[in-house]
Amino acid sequence: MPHDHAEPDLAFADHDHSLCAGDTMARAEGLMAAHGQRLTPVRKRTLQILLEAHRALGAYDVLERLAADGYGNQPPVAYRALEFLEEQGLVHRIRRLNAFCACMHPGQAHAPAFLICRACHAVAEAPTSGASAAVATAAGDMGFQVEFVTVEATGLCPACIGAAK
Amino acid sequence: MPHDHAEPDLAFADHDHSLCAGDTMARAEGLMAAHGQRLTPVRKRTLQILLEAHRALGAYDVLERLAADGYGNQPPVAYRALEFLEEQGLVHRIRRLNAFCACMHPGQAHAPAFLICRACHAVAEAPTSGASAAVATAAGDMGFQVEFVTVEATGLCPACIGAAK
DNA sequence: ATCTATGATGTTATATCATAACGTGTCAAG
DNA sequence: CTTGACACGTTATGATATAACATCATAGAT
Repeated sequence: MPHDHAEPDLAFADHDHSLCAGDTMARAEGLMAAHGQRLTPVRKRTLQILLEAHRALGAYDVLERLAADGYGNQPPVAYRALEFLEEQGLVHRIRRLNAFCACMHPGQAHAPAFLICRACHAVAEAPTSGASAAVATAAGDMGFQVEFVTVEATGLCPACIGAAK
Repeated sequence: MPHDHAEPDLAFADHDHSLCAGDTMARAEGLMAAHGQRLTPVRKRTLQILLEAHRALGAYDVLERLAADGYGNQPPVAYRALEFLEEQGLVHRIRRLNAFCACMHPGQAHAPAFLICRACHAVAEAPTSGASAAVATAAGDMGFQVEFVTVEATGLCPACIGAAK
């Protein structure tokens, strides 16, 4: 299971966002078809919302947008869609923020570190370059069997470093 | 009730728990004196509660015990004590569990990885051995300035691996 | 084509986690 | 012995998340 990404992460670089979102959505649809999973309207719209926002959104933020589009306006609607997408690897949950963001590398096995800007809440995925494996090894020495590792770093993104000057 | 588990061992190893808790408390008091910080009765009792529990407790679990000891029984009482202790490096917040646990190595600079048993919610600290630095480096290449890194791993602790067999 | 089992969606209600705001108490420096 | 800073207690509310159940849609079996 390679940890390396096929493409550089563009979250902190200028890019045509509608293209990157569209591309990710296309890959997501392909993946769901390949896995026999149903990317229903609510689920698809939920993913779109996260892709358009291009940052982490709380479940209630997502819900608000879903409701505005005519979907249900009760929390379980958003939570269920988000949980499904997370299970499918299309969305990541950022526990530090109690929020969710679209995965930029769906279908690729990866144990990303999340870089969270404390100023603007932008989130990017960075390769953990073996850090997860190192933790698993250290844990193994203590008799602990690691299943998932989450790495969340807070700090300042390039844009906010510039803005602070 | 999310925290009604049997008493798991925080360090995953047999040890005289009253000794390790007492030792940690003694060091905590020394640190607070050295830093000119006040380890008031509520704060001290909060730390004791976490040391005695020897696992991660939710803020409301702590609050319940504080109230039983005659302290206030409203959430801010627990949250304030926990936040103070976290700032002082005596307590860690486990975001994945919305819970807190006593730091077993107060005063030592460390960016620990938390090993969280998904079966019994025991929590241990493991050294990240450079993993945090690796993330900071990878982030730096993307122009992101890392301030804090949290590493939380879920899996099975030795006791629960044994119990599953 | 229609039945049927499964799973998705919508809804009500409630549980759980966290903080804002303000008054009172405590204590040490001036 | 005042006073200013901080800790504590309380009320109230905000924010996040899930349980439980009814309804609806879809795909596969007949």
